[in-house]
Amino acid sequence: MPPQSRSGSQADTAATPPPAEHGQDARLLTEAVTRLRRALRASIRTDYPWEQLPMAQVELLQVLAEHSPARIGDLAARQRLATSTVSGLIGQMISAGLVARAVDPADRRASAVTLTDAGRAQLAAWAEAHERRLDAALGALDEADRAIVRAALPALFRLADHLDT
Amino acid sequence: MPPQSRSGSQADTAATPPPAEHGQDARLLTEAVTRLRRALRASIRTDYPWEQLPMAQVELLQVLAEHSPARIGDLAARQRLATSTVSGLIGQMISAGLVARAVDPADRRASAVTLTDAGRAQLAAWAEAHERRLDAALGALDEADRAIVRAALPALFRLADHLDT
DNA sequence: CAGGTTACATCGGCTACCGAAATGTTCTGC
DNA sequence: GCAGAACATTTCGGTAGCCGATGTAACCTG
Repeated sequence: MPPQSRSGSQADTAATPPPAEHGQDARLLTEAVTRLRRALRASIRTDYPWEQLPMAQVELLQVLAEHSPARIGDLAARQRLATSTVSGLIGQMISAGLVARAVDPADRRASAVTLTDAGRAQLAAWAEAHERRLDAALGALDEADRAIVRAALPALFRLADHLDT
Repeated sequence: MPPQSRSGSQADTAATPPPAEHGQDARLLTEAVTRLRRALRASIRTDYPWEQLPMAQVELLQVLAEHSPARIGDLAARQRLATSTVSGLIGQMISAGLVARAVDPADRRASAVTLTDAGRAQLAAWAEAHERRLDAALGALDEADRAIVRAALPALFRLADHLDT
């Protein structure tokens, strides 16, 4: 059993659109997501080893880069995570100096999380390495594949929305 | 900050194809994969709660359903996992009675892993629930989205291949 | 048959999550 | 104006998902 990729030949992209066994889609989609997640994590580990930043933290930094200050609950809702999860992540990020937590003066139960300069810098460095890596992989695809991946992104988001409805 | 989905309106599917900031693709793709993984895991937890089967184990069962007996190393190569990871998973699966391990007579260092009847049954039940769930989500998409997701799968596999090259 | 190379198993360690319970705040209705 | 419901968050304990290093047979090769 070779570690063959299930990507098949290039011709697959256009092949077998009418028959399309329905049940297979579920399997293939799940497999694709799993493979991509693993590949992304692995390539990040090797490409950006000098300052390991867990992906979950990166994603929070990205949100914070655009909406700051933010409350724990808002971050959790946006990322579809439990608030306890986000709370823990933010705790680590504070220890790492990436973000700061202040009390929301309007509601003292809530916290206002903001990026620190270090956080912004780390995020920028990470994003740079990550984009470089992903762009290389995307560039290795042919134009048709690249186009279809790009075009599928909004649909994939909508699919995720339906899944956690 | 509402927990808005980044999927946007339906019109987004066709919108902004020419400008397409290149760097954004990396970010969006990563985000989509993360969201889908979380959504898939969560929906499995809620849809198939009566007999929790970790996804990593399911994937091994699926491979074994098609190539059996298999050696640990082959399974690992195929799934792009470390052999120690697969070894551990198989250990759990043996405890759960899903697979059996025998010594490969041709090479006594190697093991020959096979599905048990229980394993086959569990896999079938799982696949059924999972397909039902995913098909429902896919069915909630409009025809164009569904088509593009399906069409993008081979390209996504190829992208994963390039990533772990 | 000595030494190097496999094929695994085991260990320790980290990320990534979740749910339940505890704590302090705010908001209601009376 | 105050008891109690509703909230925002934290803490805790637990599971899943991975990897690398190390140890141990079993193989292979000169």
